[in-house]
Amino acid sequence: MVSPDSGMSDRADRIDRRLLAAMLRHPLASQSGLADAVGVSRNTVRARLERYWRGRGLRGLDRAVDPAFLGFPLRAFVFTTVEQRRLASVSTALADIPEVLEVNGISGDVDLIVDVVARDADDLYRVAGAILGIPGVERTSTALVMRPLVPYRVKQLLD
Amino acid sequence: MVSPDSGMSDRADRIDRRLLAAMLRHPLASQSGLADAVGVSRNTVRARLERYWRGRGLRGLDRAVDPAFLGFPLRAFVFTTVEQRRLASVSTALADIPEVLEVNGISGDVDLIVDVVARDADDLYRVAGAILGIPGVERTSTALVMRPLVPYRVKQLLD
DNA sequence: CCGATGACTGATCATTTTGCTCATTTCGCT
DNA sequence: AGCGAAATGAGCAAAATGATCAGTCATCGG
Repeated sequence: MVSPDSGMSDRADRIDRRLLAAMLRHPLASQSGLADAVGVSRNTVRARLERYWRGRGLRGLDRAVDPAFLGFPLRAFVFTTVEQRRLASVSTALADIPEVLEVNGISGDVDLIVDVVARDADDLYRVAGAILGIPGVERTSTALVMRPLVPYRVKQLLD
Repeated sequence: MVSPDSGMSDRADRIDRRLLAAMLRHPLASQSGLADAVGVSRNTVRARLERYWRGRGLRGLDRAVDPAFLGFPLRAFVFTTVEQRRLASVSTALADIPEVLEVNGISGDVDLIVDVVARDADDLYRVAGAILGIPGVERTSTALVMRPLVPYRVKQLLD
């Protein structure tokens, strides 16, 4: 594990932060443009971009896609309690539901937080029902996202 | 509001779906390459990309950035109950905490779900404490993300 | 039915960018 | 100080871009 501030480490160094910030500001910028903006050589940008999109720094474009644009304007969290022995099969079953975007195991009162989307309220009811119907799922509680209060942002972690 | 399947509407049409799928698969692909992959003209790709990054379809690159890469490997949800009269000032205060990535108002037992990151357990304790210390915040409950069970994916909504 | 409109198409051209290689320099670690 | 990895800048052919233009197609409203 190399030092966090040297070259291409597992953690972002100064160049990474400046480069990512420039990318956030100008998603359509060319590599040459980013090199100018950051003040590094073109080859450096190229090497870093390749590394980012290989999964070291950037997690793919999935999260950038707005589900509402795809016809899924409703978002909800389904807090889920499961039989521990069946955690694996529950996970697999959750992954088989297209409206399930992400599932995380969490500490606390419930076991899973399931991030889902839906076309409308009826659809959400159906999705929540599908989750509750998975063998091994003991209990669920659905929290509809009513309103974004602080939109997702990461820029403040780059500064 | 034009028909969902014609030209550049508020909802993704067939070209959008195919184009987004190609972008997910090849984030570094050129516009020309995407045009070839999707089977549309280069100008069409160009027009669509510009529209996406203007916010119609893609939500910016923020979510693609891996907070762990920036030195924040821990993720947690802070379920928060607030005084309703002070929702606005609480939101503003939450936005002032750098480790707060996103805040959504939700239905159900608690008012807000606050998506936070932290450097380590001590840091998470500090962040949670900062949230609890906001005037207007009545109660919080922190759920640490222990393990991703289904990684975020959106491809299944494009098919 | 007809005209207007917006989106898609393909062609074109000058400019910019990319992909790649190479030698050198710089940087950080031991 | 020595070493390895990363950054740099130069160079070049190929690819891509940005922009424009005229034509086509589908949709919509009168």
